[in-house]
Amino acid sequence: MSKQIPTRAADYSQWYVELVKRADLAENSDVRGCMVIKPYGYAIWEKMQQGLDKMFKDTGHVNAYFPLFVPKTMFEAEEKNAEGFAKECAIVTHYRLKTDPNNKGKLIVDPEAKLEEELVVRPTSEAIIWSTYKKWIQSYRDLPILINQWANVVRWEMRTRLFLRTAEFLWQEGHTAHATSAEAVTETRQMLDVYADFVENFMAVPVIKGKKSEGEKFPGAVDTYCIEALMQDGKALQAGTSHFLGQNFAKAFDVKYSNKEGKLELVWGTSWGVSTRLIGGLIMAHSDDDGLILPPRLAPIHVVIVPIFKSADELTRISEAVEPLAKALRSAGLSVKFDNRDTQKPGFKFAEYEMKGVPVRIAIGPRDLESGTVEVARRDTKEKRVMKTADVVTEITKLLEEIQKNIYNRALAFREERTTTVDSFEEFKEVLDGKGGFILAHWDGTPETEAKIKEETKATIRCIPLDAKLEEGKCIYSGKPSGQRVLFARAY
RNA sequence: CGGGGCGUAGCGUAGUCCGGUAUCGCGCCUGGUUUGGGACCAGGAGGUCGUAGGUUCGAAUCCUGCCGCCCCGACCA
Repeated sequence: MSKQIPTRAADYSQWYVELVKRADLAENSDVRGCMVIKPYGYAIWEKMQQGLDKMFKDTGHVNAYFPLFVPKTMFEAEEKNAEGFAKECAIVTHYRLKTDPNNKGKLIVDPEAKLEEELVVRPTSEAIIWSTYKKWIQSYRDLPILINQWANVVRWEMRTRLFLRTAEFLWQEGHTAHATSAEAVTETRQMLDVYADFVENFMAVPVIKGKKSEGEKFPGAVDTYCIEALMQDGKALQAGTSHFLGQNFAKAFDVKYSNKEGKLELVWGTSWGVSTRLIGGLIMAHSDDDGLILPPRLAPIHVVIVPIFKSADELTRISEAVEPLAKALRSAGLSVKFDNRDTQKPGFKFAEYEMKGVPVRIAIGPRDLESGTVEVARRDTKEKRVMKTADVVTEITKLLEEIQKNIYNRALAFREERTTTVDSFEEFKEVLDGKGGFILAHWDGTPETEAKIKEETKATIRCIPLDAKLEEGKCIYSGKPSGQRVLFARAY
């Protein structure tokens, strides 16, 4: 069976890294903190992009692209935002190299080519975008602006981990500008719903929607909303954020419009983003010790067909039978791979596609040719059954829907089981160190208490859930009164 | 930037204390037998032991400088 992969239970993070590498998704680059996303990993990202992009378009957004470089003075215009990201910014200071006069074949930075103003490599694009919006907005007729950008950003992280945290990562960032606060708030909440919809229905990962505490919110935002997912080791992963920026960036960049009465007013903004981190979440939410389990809606390959043959002649006969089958499956909108390599044995291929999380596998050999059947195996439960070739398209279409549902339900059941309501700090610590997971507890609402709890337990307030019932209680740490429970967890 | 550890073949490693020209596994190549759950047998290729210098008849091993990486902390989509 599994070949010396650390198991989930034994060493979760090692298991995770091993899966990413063995499933051929990505690897560490020679460039510090950066990652090479390999074709199979990138194919998953492309599926995510397609799904999200359609949802963005359906909610009225369009795509555009803004520069990678942000002049330093522009970057520092919104003070809180700048301060928040200052510690992790890469800076371009020169624009030229020259040959080293003292060291043949080597290059040095040309001191004469120092930039008058340094350029910040964007850690996020609010600054460059709002400085552009200023030029685009004069009248209420120019609003709203509903733009999304697919891009890379750089955050100079001290410690990195494939997909979850890398120095450079791919993401999408939406930046919208509105005439009224209410409209911007609606947009913020709408995009949170879009993210939740995507993560739950495409990724099959259940999420909790909520609002960040003051301490955890995006620098420069008035409110940060987020979706939080639970991974199989009981740690939380922030899967997406949507920020209500108020007029903070409009003030910083002096973005005003004249309303219908001809009066100048500041514009209201939002921004929202999800990144390749979602791929990490996808892996940690569903995979088992045999590899990835991909939800059909994001799987680059839906069905892999493995021929079982002893001779070249037999392979030819099987191929003849596979051809119409693959064609029929493709006409049904499925992505099909026929792995007719004669350099690997079937058992090897079975293991390989399990590692890669391909939802459905068809095996077809001489026995099947005789009886007009194929063997169909599903990745999520490992069940195999033999079915008539004629039924394959209908059956597999149904099966894929079933797998999509099943892995969602499994993840949901896991989360419910790992969500604990506690009323004392003792119990809180006990659950954290025991079964882990989400903890619902009362909090007095102060940043001081939040910080103390983080310091003592490494657990943070993941969010203040949006759908939480209001309920009187006492803060587990300070004993002060609280109006509702908030969601705690240790997080990635 | 604070604390700890490690650099030996594409990958993972033994050897380092106690100096004598590098071990094993995976992978790779060739031939054969295999092929319905990660094949087996036989043969083979591949290493300036991170780097620069020092000690020595002789250095992966001892000494010094430098470089790089990993782990723990602070930060974090």
